[in-house]
Amino acid sequence: MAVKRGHSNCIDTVKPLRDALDVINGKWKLPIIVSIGVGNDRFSDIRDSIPGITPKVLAKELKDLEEHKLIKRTVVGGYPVQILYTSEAYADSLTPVVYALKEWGLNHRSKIFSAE
Amino acid sequence: MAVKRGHSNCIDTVKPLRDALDVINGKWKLPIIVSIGVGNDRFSDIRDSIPGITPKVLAKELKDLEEHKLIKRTVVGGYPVQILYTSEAYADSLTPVVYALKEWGLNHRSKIFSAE
DNA sequence: AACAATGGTTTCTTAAAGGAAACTAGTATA
DNA sequence: TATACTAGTTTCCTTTAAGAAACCATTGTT
Repeated sequence: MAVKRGHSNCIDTVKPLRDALDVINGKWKLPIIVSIGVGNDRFSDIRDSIPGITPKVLAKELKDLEEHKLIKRTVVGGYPVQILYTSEAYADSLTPVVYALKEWGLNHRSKIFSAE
Repeated sequence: MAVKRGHSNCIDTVKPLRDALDVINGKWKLPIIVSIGVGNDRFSDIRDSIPGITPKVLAKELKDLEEHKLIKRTVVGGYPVQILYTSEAYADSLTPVVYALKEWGLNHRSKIFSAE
């Protein structure tokens, strides 16, 4: 009888990975965090800084991010009423994630272009 | 007239971010890469190492990852026929991404538990 | 009165992701 | 002949993501 090999345990990495993905998964969340991080604080500026995003999607993602305490929504009176979105300090903790993904994306794109 | 503020440009970060997300986005891809990376090379071992994944989803994700040259599928004859999944060297380039997400996930979980 | 600007919402539609359960082909062993 | 094993596939269904287009309230300006 063949030796029964159990599967290697990777649960200690997979679990936190899943915890992170549950929060920042999706096409738009990190781009929005970056946009706000570089200083876009109004709805229309964020919208215009991210190619392809629609107001519906942006509104929904902003709510999600606010719930996760990554951004803050502030109402400023006046004309027209302004809403300011700003990064919470907690969002800074995502910097290593953003940086790693950005570097990988740059490398991936150059790899694809040289191969095809 | 109020000064018209243009939105800050974050396209240089958002674009590569999107390139990366297009490849590794989703609930399962990074967990699968990690599982294969630690040595699980058979379908059932990978399946058993990732809680909650179904064979249908695993089969589909493995195909995606193979297309992106992140893993390799090798058929080994014999009884029963074995298929071996192994990491391509390219998958190693995801290590910083995985590490950053894992650390963030660990921190996020402890933050949630201490706050609620 | 009409229009513009901001920060969204509403409706409708399609596509993709995810999941449960059952099933399959080929082969070896009892 | 019946059963087990590996590596999936098949069917059916629900949920979530995404997108296009139009619309809305408030208020100041012309």
